[in-house]
Amino acid sequence: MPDEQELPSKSDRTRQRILDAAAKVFREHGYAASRLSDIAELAEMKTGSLYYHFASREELVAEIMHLGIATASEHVRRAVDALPATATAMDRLATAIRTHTMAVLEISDYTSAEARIVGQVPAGIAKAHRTEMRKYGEYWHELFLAAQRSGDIGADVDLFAARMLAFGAMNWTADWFNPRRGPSAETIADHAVRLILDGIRTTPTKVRRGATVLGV
Amino acid sequence: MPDEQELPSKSDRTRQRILDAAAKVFREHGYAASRLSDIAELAEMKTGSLYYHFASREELVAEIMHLGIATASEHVRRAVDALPATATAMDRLATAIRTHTMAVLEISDYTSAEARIVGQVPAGIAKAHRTEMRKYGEYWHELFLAAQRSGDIGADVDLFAARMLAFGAMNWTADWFNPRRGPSAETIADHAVRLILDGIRTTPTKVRRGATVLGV
DNA sequence: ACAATTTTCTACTAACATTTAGAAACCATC
DNA sequence: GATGGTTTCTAAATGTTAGTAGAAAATTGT
Repeated sequence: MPDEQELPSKSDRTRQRILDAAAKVFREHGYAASRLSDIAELAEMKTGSLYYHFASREELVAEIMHLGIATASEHVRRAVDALPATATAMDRLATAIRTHTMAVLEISDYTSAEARIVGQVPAGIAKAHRTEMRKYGEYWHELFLAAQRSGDIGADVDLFAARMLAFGAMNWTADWFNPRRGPSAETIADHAVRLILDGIRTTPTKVRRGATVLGV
Repeated sequence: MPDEQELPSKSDRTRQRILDAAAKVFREHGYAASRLSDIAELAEMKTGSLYYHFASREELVAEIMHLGIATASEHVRRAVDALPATATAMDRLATAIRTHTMAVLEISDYTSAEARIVGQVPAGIAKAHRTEMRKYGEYWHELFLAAQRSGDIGADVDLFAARMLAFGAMNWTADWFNPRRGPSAETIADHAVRLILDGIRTTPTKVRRGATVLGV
């Protein structure tokens, strides 16, 4: 049994380089416009060489999608778990929104790529990916549900609709965010939290938005 | 010079059939997975016949995108204009959100298709489409700006970020809405209005527990 | 019946993904 | 530091898919 601690082999490092390149290419060009030759070029190798590390384009795409959700999930869970025990359900939700949005915007090319291409991949990949998405969705559902149980979210809110709309706002940023023009990632993440939790309306009776949450 | 009033020619009707078919196919399968043969089959003709009506695949796609925005724009403007003169800026914005969301969900296959594929089309089409998007975006900006000027939207809200997040929530529905499962189009549109304007939080007149949230 | 319009059919092409044979790089061992 | 086996990469060939062109056939309207 191989030692888990040993240094990454050359193959491991090359594989990683390919994955990094693929995430960047998919993030920038979307699914349809990304060719294996683009990925190979960015990874500084010839197209055919990719096949030593991945059996097919689909396998590579599937791995990118997996890493995209896994990375987002890890970051979000870690940020939420880092909150003090006194944090409310809404604090936890706010942190999740902020962290997921930041993951899409600039923490991870994998998450950006996943958000960008998830609606475009062929049926086979999409199906395999759905299980993992459901799991991540369930985690979010728990966050929403806790907030509804504590009375912070109205009982009349359809949590599925609200969650999917929220994902839309967050994930669509991968399509329009420009790091060199327009609002910063932080500004967008702040606005995502505010929009989803409190909307854009100013209501005098309303408590001010919580844009920044302790921890992370 | 042809009379504008005359009945649509056979060519016009076939062209329309192709466009309808293309919108349905793009809406359902996204950009990458849609082939001309799928469109031709749904339009009950052979693939090659499409070329009598459209010079290329790109031209067909561009026309779908154009119709998608044009349709949404018409519906939204008409609905907003139909409001009584007493309607507030927020009433107008709420109507726009509701109508645009309904357009994506079930009013128009063109708008659904456009929302689904806009981030995936090749650069050439995207560029030509951008002018039209900007125009529609400016209309929305006016709605947001009026609401901010009237004090209904806080002065600290970045209107660009808010608008793009709102579009994300609305347009992403094209990716997950299922007319046979989950919330109805009306429910989703209602939630979109609520989410964007007021958020999901119940108006918290009560004091929040703990000081975990910092105002900004 | 005739001319114009519309559709079909077949072949061609371009763009990529994929395969394969072998070269090059790598690495442990003598 | 040569050597031989293994891993990794390349170049070129092959396969596949879908878009496109154009002549021929079918249809339509007068």
